[in-house]
Amino acid sequence: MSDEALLPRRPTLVDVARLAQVAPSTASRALKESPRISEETRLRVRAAARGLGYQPNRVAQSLRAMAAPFVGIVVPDIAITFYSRFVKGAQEVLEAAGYQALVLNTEREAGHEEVALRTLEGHRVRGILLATSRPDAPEPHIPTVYFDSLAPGRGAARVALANAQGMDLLVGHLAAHGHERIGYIGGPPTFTSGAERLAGFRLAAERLGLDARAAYVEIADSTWSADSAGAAMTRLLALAEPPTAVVASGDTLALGAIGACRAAGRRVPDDLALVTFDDPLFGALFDPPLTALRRSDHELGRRAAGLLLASLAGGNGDGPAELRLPVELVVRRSCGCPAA
Amino acid sequence: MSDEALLPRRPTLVDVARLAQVAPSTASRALKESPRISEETRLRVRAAARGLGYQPNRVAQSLRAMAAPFVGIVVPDIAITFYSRFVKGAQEVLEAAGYQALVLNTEREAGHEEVALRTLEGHRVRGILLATSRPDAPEPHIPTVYFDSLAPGRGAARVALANAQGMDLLVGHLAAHGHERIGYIGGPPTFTSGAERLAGFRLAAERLGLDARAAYVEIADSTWSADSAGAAMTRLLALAEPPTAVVASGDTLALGAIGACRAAGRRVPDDLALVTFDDPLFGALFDPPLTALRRSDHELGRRAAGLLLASLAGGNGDGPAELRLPVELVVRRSCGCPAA
DNA sequence: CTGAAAGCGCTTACAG
DNA sequence: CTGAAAGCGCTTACAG
Repeated sequence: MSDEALLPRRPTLVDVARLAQVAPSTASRALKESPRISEETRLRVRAAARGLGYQPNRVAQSLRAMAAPFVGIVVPDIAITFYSRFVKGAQEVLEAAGYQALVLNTEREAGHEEVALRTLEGHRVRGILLATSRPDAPEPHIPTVYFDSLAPGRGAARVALANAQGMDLLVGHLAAHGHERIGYIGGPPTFTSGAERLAGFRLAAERLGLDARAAYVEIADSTWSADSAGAAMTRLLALAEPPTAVVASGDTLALGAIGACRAAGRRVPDDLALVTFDDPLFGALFDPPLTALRRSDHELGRRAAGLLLASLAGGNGDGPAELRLPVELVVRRSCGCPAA
Repeated sequence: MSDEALLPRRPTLVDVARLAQVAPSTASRALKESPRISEETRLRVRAAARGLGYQPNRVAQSLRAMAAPFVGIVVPDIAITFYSRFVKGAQEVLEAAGYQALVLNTEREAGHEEVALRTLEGHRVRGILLATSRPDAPEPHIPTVYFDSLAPGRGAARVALANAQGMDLLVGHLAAHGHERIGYIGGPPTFTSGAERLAGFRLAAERLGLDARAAYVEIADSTWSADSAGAAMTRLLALAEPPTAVVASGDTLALGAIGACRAAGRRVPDDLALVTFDDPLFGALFDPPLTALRRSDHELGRRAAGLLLASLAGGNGDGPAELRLPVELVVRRSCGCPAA
């Protein structure tokens, strides 16, 4: 009994070469589309490889190439719908280009992000797609496309949703319903989406000449939790002159806000209109069906990956690209519009 | 101008060794917890490494070790909540053990799965977590834990939700409401969850002495689409003696079924009671709030990863483990129970 | 068209 | 305690 029966070593290129009676270098060439190989040799080597069940060792290939066919994707939390959709979109274009995705979660903690980035650098990934929680940190040593949560001015490219445009759509629709006192419940302006949606809200309110009192702006906690949105909504409802409509800058916030309305005996949209930036899964089936923004997180992922690939290929020559994916309004019932 | 200024080569162990004036082998040892190193050398090497910003090249380490610190996770679709939660749970324990996860999507296509597995083998991952769409295919060459969609009798371990127990809970609750004609809308019995939930439904119906006519069992399409569930529900409603309650074996199915009820002018739960195996995100906020099963997909991921690690460590000595994660009933309104 | 040789960046027996 | 050497599995100039 040889050792090999016990430790089933995977066949290597040397094994293939030996079986095909050629040098390893020849075997290597025969397995690619190298032109400098006789048809006969190519066939012989391929047959040997097939017979042995040979699969090239990508670790060795990577070492040789001084870079691994990996792209890192760093997200706060893969279990959040937005990020899992983004990741899937990015994976599609990455895999089509021969890359595998290494997905790391940061929980939006700077320390975790730093470790994640170091890990990716250690693996010598080719590029990184990063939703950062450290907008002021220096860029990784590896080509990086920032998405969702950006580092201003940094990276090979930056992609995000059209936060300001979306807010304008939402506030505009509420204003068209005749609302003048519109409240806002949003995440903290620490990162891109929180900051841009708040700014977008303020800009839209100004453009439309709405009552812009500070009391109408409520900031939820850093996890955009439904609970903190509920508390925010409760505060708004307790105002002497409460808003007649509210825009929530995320789906969890909208749901928390609706919960608080119910608890307070206010009906949506009859007593208070509500619209939301993020459209939750099955938002059409909620009570009431939610008026929200439609966009493609998946497409955002594809775009980010595409920009990274372009950058790796030496493209993006004319400076970093900053891309905003447009969103569109989906009118359902929570804004006060009648059933379809 | 040296080339190095143009191509910022990452420092290697040789660079560190040179700076610290030791041999590479010594530098290597000094950077680990090797005992056979003088304190002074250790300090000098560490200082050099720090000064250079040295990060060990994991690709080289992997080649040397003949295995990469990766674990593959193969799922039908990372954008499906169940899988993204599972992945996150698995990642937590995998990363704590020093592994990175390589997540691949198969779209439930056998061809994609085969490619994914080959890719993983090429990367010489240490282990695989696999929700298979090829239950009859041979096992990968690498230690594999099957989850969710299992290959009977295969793998180092198998983990899934307690499908039969869950169905029994659901049907039992409906029966307790007095229903005797209970319909079933489920995914095809091609894979584990479809098969076990259907079997569990039948067993529960038998146990409870319910009307078990075949017409009450409807099978949706292979993607468990809401549309196919809607069509199934429409067929059930058109029966001469339709069921008075329905159990949906997935969240999308439940939502499609509810949509069909609405379209047909039947109210849930007044005209028809409905319960669902999967609890959708925000299931409590639907109209009506859904009676469903609670479980932890995240925990399932942790368990699967734990079993894989145990297997890699040579554990699982007493045969493959087969684990079923229990579920519990969450009573809300769609079953006919009054509001809390 | 084919082969011998070097080398990617590590680690680990083997000496000393 | 430290170093020289070999080798993990590939690929690619360099010869022929």
